[in-house]
Amino acid sequence: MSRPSHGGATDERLTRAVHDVLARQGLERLTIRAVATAAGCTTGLVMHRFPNRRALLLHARRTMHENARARVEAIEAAAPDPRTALRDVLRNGLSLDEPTTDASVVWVGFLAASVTDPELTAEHRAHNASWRQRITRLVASAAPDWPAERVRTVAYALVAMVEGAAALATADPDTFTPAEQTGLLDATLAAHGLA
Amino acid sequence: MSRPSHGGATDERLTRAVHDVLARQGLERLTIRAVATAAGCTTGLVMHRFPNRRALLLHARRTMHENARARVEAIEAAAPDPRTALRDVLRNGLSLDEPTTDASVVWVGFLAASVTDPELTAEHRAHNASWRQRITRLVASAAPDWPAERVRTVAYALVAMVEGAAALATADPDTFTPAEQTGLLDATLAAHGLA
DNA sequence: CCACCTCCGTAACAACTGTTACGGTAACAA
DNA sequence: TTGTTACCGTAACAGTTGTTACGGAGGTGG
Repeated sequence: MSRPSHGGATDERLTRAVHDVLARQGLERLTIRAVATAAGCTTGLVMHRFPNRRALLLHARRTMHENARARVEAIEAAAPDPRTALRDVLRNGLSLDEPTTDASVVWVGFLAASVTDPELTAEHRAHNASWRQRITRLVASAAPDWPAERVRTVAYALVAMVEGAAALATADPDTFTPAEQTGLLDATLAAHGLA
Repeated sequence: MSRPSHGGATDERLTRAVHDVLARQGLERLTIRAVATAAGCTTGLVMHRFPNRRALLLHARRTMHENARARVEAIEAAAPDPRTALRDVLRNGLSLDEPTTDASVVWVGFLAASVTDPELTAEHRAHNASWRQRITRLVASAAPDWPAERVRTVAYALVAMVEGAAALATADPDTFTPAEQTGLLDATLAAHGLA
């Protein structure tokens, strides 16, 4: 039987293990044994914590979303003005260093896993909706006199651009270097009049 | 033993089978037996045609790239002017109908599979380089008086935006509808002065 | 000291994986 | 007919997968 309400520290270890395996070995090798090895335990602990593999992945994804949300909120709070907030928050979605690149690889892995798993798809949708809402709000703050429709369109275009750049950077980091990605973001912001 | 030089029709059937399984069942269920079933044959034929699973995936990806290239070239040739060519070619990269949505799901699947397979990564890079080169050339034609650096930056930003929108649409087609995606593309083109 | 209970490692299960070996079938040539 | 050869289905192989069942270690309360 599974006891999902117990040791939060162990759950965190397992979540990080899922993250590590997905980032470094990919979805095809994301097995329960690989996760257990990465967490420094056996499959017994994993299956005692979660009823099955899908539940493990779903929990891991949820936790990653919460962590990402907290990180982004801190970035937004630390920004001196709305435009800086928008740029810094969007920059956090790119693949600029090892943690953010890993996050992008994990993102692609979960997206690929969502094809078969409706719960993972629902989780993706919920997180992305919150993300789009945040960017929309930041764009509105950065351009207070825009009509709502323009705000939304520009926000979604920025979201798509960042997501695409981050994904492309995971497979071709020599082309989409951190400087290149940042340049693309700044060029897009400038083109929309948000520089 | 494998005879890769023989029946091209069979290879095409297998490539389409890989495409179908990847689009509808995802990377996790992309097994040789699933491919054989989708192709209407047995694993014997698959393994006779290709030395192993990786070679099958690599060949399938290569063939898909060639087909995509031919399709895009026809679109470009049919466009009346450079700006229309740019827009139509980019539109082909979005998830607007069933074939293009399937293509995006397959794209994400292969990207996730590239984490473990350097040959798939190299194939992705080569295809994406050619794709970026095409968009760069089209941007240069659409804005002949721009300096090369600006052409390149805008082209890469457009590539990233289209890739991101297509990927997001595969997981949330109700939010990123065809009209929404087209709107994002047009808004981005307009923002860059390419409308 | 002991019963109890939580936690988790061990070992096994059936199903599935990629891959190999073998056999049969159909076409074609002599 | 007979021999040859390309083609491909059948069946099996060893390894891996998710999952289950069991047992023991270690604390806790009486």
